[in-house]
Amino acid sequence: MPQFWLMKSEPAEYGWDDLVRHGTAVWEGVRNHQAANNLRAMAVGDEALFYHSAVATPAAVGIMRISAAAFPDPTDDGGSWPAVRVEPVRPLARPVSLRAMKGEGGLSDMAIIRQSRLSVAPVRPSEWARILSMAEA
DNA sequence: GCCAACGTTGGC
DNA sequence: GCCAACGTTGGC
Repeated sequence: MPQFWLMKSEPAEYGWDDLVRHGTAVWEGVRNHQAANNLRAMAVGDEALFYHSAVATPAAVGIMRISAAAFPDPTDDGGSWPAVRVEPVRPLARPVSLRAMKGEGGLSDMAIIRQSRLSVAPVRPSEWARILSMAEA
C-alpha cells in the first residue's frame, strides 16, 4: 500500500509548473529533522500533494509520485540530510486551499494543520481521499 | 540541563 | 508587515 504525503514549496522558488516542465525533480534542501524523517519514510510509488506555501492562497495544487527513495541530499556538504526524487502525476482539477482544509471537519487532525511549519508531512488515506474529492467537486 | 535570545517558516 | 510556532545557539 502506498503512503501519502504533503510537500510544501514556495512557487517563487520552485512551483508545480516547474516540476511539470522538468518532468522530475530532486526534493532537496530540507533541514528539519521531522520533515527529514518523513522523507526517509517514503517509498517509490508513494504519492504526495504538491503544496504552494507563502502565497496569498496557500493550497495543494497537484499530485506527484515518489520516483526514488531517500538518498543523500546533493546540496548538503555533510551528506546526512536526505532528499527524494519526485515526478508529477496530474494537477488537481481545482486547488484545495489550506483555508478549505481547515473548514473541512474530517481534516482538522491533519499534520499540516496541527503543525503549520512542517514542510514534509504525512497524509492519512482518509484525508487523501477527502482532499481529492474536494479537488474534483 | 535550563533558559533567554535570536533566526526561520509560514499564515494572515 | 506582523506575529505565532518552532528550532538552534550559547551562557550559566
